[in-house]
Amino acid sequence: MRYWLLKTEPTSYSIEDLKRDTVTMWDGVRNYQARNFLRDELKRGDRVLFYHSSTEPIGIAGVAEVVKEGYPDPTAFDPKDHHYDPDSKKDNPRWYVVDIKFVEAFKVIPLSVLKKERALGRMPLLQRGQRLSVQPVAKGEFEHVLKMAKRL
DNA sequence: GCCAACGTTGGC
DNA sequence: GCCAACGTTGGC
Repeated sequence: MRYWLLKTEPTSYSIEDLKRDTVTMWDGVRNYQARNFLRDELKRGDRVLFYHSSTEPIGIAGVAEVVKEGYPDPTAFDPKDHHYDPDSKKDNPRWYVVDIKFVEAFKVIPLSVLKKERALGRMPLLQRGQRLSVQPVAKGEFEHVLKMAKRL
């Protein structure tokens, strides 16, 4: 089993939305590196840290689980969709999604607190200039974050 | 709202 | 293939 971090702006889709929906299709990713992770690397049963960006408080808001592995992003085929991409063809899709399931929500662990944790110093999330919306997380980092969630 | 960092596009 | 211009992300 592997571990990941997914970023979202909660005004667009939050951990509370996921709790309500139970399962959601993680669509709209339009970055090739993130796409490669979604298409090739996220596997059923993998655990996901759910990160809220551009909000208050910024930070990790909960955990989800991959329940369906990469498949073509249908929003790329829909001319009316904000994420429409005319260059993504049904016989040669450019963009991919996975389905994730709600596991738990906790009091947001603020980015400022995450930054102070030496054990998390190598997380991509905390590296300068890191913008990738789908990131790998090491097992030890994932477990450390869960411990922090229990302490808060 | 600013702006640093990064990704993408397109002219050459 | 280079790289300037442009667009986006996302913390502050």
